[in-house]
Amino acid sequence: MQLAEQSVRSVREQIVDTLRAEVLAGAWSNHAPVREQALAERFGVSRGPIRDALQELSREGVLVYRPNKGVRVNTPPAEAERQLLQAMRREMESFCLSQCIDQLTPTDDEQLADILAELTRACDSGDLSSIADCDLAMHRYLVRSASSELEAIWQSITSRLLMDYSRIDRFDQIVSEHEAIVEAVKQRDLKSAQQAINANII
Amino acid sequence: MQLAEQSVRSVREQIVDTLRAEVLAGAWSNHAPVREQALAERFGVSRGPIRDALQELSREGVLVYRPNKGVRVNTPPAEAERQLLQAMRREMESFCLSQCIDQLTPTDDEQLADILAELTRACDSGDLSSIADCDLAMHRYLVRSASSELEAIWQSITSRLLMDYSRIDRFDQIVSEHEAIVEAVKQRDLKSAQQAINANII
DNA sequence: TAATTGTAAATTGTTAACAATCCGTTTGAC
DNA sequence: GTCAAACGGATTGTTAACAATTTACAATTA
Repeated sequence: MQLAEQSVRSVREQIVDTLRAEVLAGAWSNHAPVREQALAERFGVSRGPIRDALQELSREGVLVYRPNKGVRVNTPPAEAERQLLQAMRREMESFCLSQCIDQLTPTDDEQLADILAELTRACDSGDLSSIADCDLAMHRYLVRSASSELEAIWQSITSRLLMDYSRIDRFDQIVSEHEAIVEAVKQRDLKSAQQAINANII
Repeated sequence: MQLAEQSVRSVREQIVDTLRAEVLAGAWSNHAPVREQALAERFGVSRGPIRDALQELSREGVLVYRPNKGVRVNTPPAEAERQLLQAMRREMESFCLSQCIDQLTPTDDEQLADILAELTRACDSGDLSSIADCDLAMHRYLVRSASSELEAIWQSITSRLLMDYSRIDRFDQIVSEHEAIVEAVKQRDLKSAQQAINANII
């Protein structure tokens, strides 16, 4: 377990993370085109890094790129596609759990507890954007602990899946589901943890 | 079925396809770093489009990017990871087949037959690069027929999987396996086609 | 000699200007 | 009045120069 290998996130990565969070929180319309110049001014950089970020988000499935026409927000997948994507996400997270659970340290437990605390706070205040962030952060943490290689694929699946994150009703359920995950992981109980994960990925 | 939606592949996409084919055919060492300037001169463009292409291949898993140090060829996945990736690829292609098989047209059958013919030729001449191309082209065709959305994920999985494409011994087996796929698809026999696909994805 | 610091070349990261393309509007012919 | 071609602004695509960083190698010191 040697995460935080380099907290030196490049400019591009920071922009990518910011924009992805906004799009997944439903803050952007998928009709209005995204303008490079406007984003460049907002982030205080030139169009180069912005283009890089938009390209990466396109490859990831958050945005859609059309030559000479820029990018727009992607549309949610059809129902059949959505079910496949979720099946793949479940299989993947179960596998990652089996790979990493016996190598996790108390430090990892603390990190997960921190994310859970943050998630609880976000649910109390009803901050959708933050809820999405924390939910994904916990799953991503476990995937990355198993394999940074698989993280990119996981992100690609998840981004395409979560287009409609903005409608949640049962905040308390989200919290309890994640509590179950953190507790099972802390006990190093693989079976329970996998069940908790599967229950959480609706 | 409305493929070939736009044969206007951008400069970047052409470069990406060329470089990916070369790396997957084992033409590049994974020790020597990749230099942007050299590639720019080779393709007769500036470093901009080259950087775009390298970034895309990094996200896809063919290359690995490190800030301020450029990119290098990725290393093959560990055995456990490899098995998960293959399971995901199988599940994905089976699903795509079930989605598209009843909507395929005789034109599609011809396209697949063309790819098969090309593959046969490549196997006869033992051209590894071309064999890899054709093999992937057929699978990609079926995935894309079901969903261009899933194609990117499929590519990402496949790229990470095929790092050791350069050691093949049974050329005739490859051909016969793909003949079985094309034939089953032509008969619109989903079960047989899925079996043939699963048998092909070792 | 081995380790460390300093320096220069090579390489990547960023920027701003220029070229190519798209899109809405106007103009003109029928 | 309708349609199509042409114009012009806005936007994306590409380039070359410049800045920041890394790397290799020489010089210095213990």
